[in-house]
Amino acid sequence: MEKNLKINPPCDDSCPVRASLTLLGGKWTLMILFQINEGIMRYGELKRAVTGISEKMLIQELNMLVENRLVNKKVYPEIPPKVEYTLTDLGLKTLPIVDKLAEFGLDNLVKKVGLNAKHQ
Amino acid sequence: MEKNLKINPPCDDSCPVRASLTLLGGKWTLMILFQINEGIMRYGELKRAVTGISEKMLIQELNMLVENRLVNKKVYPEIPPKVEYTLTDLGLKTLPIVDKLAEFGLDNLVKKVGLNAKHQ
DNA sequence: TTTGGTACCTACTAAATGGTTAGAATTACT
DNA sequence: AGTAATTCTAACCATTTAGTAGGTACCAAA
Repeated sequence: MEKNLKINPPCDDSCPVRASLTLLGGKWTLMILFQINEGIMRYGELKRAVTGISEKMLIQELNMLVENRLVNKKVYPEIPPKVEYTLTDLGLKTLPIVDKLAEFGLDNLVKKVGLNAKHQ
Repeated sequence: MEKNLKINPPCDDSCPVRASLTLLGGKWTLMILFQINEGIMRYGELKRAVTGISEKMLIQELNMLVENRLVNKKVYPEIPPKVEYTLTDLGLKTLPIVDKLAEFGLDNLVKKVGLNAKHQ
């Protein structure tokens, strides 16, 4: 006798949530994608934007994201070096996830100032 | 001269994405919420549903989720013990995130069988 | 010649996370 | 009496993940 309104199949290797989390579940991954967003970001800009990340983690994540075709990397053969990162089509498809994450945080976690928002 | 189409403020402590990730970013957290979903799940059911999780991680996460008011815990004073977990109102608000995660995984990561899905 | 700026890499260390094993509690069933 | 069932705890260990510190490369400007 099931009382479940919505029963999901077990979360094994073929579980789409697990698959996404394997790719995107790192501490910094979604925050980096969020910062690049629909724009063009240089390495140095990202370092400043993602407060608190170490250089090692940033390039490590960036390399991983490029490898997994979520991020495009454009290198200008200049001195000093200039590298631009943008989201690929696949990377852009992660933005709805990030948006929901931002929405949830905004509505429930981050203290809002003023803006008498009557719990809507 | 900015070429960014969409510029986000830096991701510091007040970044809603970061706040959400701090709460939900664990290896198992979102998968557990996904499995409970809109239903009622017992501890043992969850253990079977979230394939590969250890008992320790499961109760540890469950305790953390109860503490953070994402999950309700109903204990029946029976022997053998019976405990039911459901999402709170706040917990239910995480489902859109999980849905997007599932959607992304389904569309891009998990191999689909049959269903000649012409890249739509 | 030294310093600065940009984008990395590598080796080492530290911290966070996760896994294993054992056990407690209590009742029913054998 | 012994075993099973269910939920949960605690101690200990292994692995994974992240942070630190240092270095490379190249050219420009001081």
